[in-house]
Amino acid sequence: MSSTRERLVDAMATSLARKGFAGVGVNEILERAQAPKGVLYHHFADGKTGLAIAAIRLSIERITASLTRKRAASADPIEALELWLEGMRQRLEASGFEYGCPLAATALEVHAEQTELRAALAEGFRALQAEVARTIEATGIPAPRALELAVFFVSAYEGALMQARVASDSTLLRGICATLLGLLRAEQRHVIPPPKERP
Amino acid sequence: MSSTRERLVDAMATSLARKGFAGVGVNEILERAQAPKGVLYHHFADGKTGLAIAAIRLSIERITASLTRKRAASADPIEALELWLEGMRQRLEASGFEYGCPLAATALEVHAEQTELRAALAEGFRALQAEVARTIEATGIPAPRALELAVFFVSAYEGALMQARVASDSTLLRGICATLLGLLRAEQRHVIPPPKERP
DNA sequence: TTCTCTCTAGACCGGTCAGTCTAGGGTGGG
DNA sequence: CCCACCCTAGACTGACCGGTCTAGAGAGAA
Repeated sequence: MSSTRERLVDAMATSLARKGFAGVGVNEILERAQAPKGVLYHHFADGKTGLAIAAIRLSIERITASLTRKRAASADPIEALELWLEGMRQRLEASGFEYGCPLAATALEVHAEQTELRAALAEGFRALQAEVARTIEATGIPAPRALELAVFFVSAYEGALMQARVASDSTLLRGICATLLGLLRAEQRHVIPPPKERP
Repeated sequence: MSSTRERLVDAMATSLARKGFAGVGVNEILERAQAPKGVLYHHFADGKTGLAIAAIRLSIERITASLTRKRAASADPIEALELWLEGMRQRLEASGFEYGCPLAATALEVHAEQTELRAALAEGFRALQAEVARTIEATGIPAPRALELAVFFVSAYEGALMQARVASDSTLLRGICATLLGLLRAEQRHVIPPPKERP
């Protein structure tokens, strides 16, 4: 049995991924979590914003944990990344191209005065980049370059996810993922050249 | 002297780039355009949505025209792309990391039932990809591959723009742009090898 | 039992939302 | 001159927004 608080955060996380911060109403969240209004303001002193921040943290925790798990289960880190991307793509498709990145929509509509929300988003992206970078490092690519690649990886993926959403078609997303994984494999081969055949 | 209609569309275009569709209120638009409410519903039968669609079309028209102009002014298409990216980055910086992509924020919060808005966004991205593809083709890279690269280019740029926004820092954006332009130059060299020196 | 404290509960608040309605100004044609 | 028509104008509407407030349920300690 989940607590009311957990149900609230979970409901907010889903809604943020679907329509962003401005697009979602607290009443809608409360209804989905089967909770009255007082509960929200009991658990989160600053209301909608506080709930959104908790939801962002939860989403990032889930998404990075998923990659960690995939990495632990597979000998090839790039394959782990591939499975991870595939999982997220399937969720997008299963939702009728509604469920995108849990941070992206909010990231694009937040404004400068909402400092706490912005900080949570920035921290979320940083954590995401770091987790991807850790996976890339596991291929043998050195750390600084791995981070560079991770940032590039996240950027391209986010952009592709967005375009797949509006097009209601994931072909573009599949293509971008394949290209990204291809780039990583090429870089890996360059770093650790395959053993030469000896006659 | 701009017409009331033009001022409305322009104000909406700016607001969409800053906070997306759900994040902007019509009253705010009307105030910025110095127009009363009746005008909006006179020019746009379906109100906010109609205005947003017009604004999306205007934004895409402007942004593609800007690239066309840069391409006409420069002998090197990749240099044209570079200048274009630089222009957009400067606008982001000048606005205090508020003014991002005019389509992106809306793209991530629109839902399936808003078919017209979604269609306008999809068409916008298609036009943007096509214009970038045209520029890449001008480097000598064949058309199908140029489109592939353009899609990749747009994705990575959108993702980077988003991350730059939340981080209030354009270093990441600069890096991604440099990488993208590097990839294009590498591909161009591969297609048209430089003339060999003859002793 | 009784006191206390955390969490639940929902009526209620002012404000703002998108959108409607009626009236009036201005300009071109007759 | 006057009529017609396009555009401007803003008061107004009901719904919904995020947020507040008071009341009470329930568990644990004494």
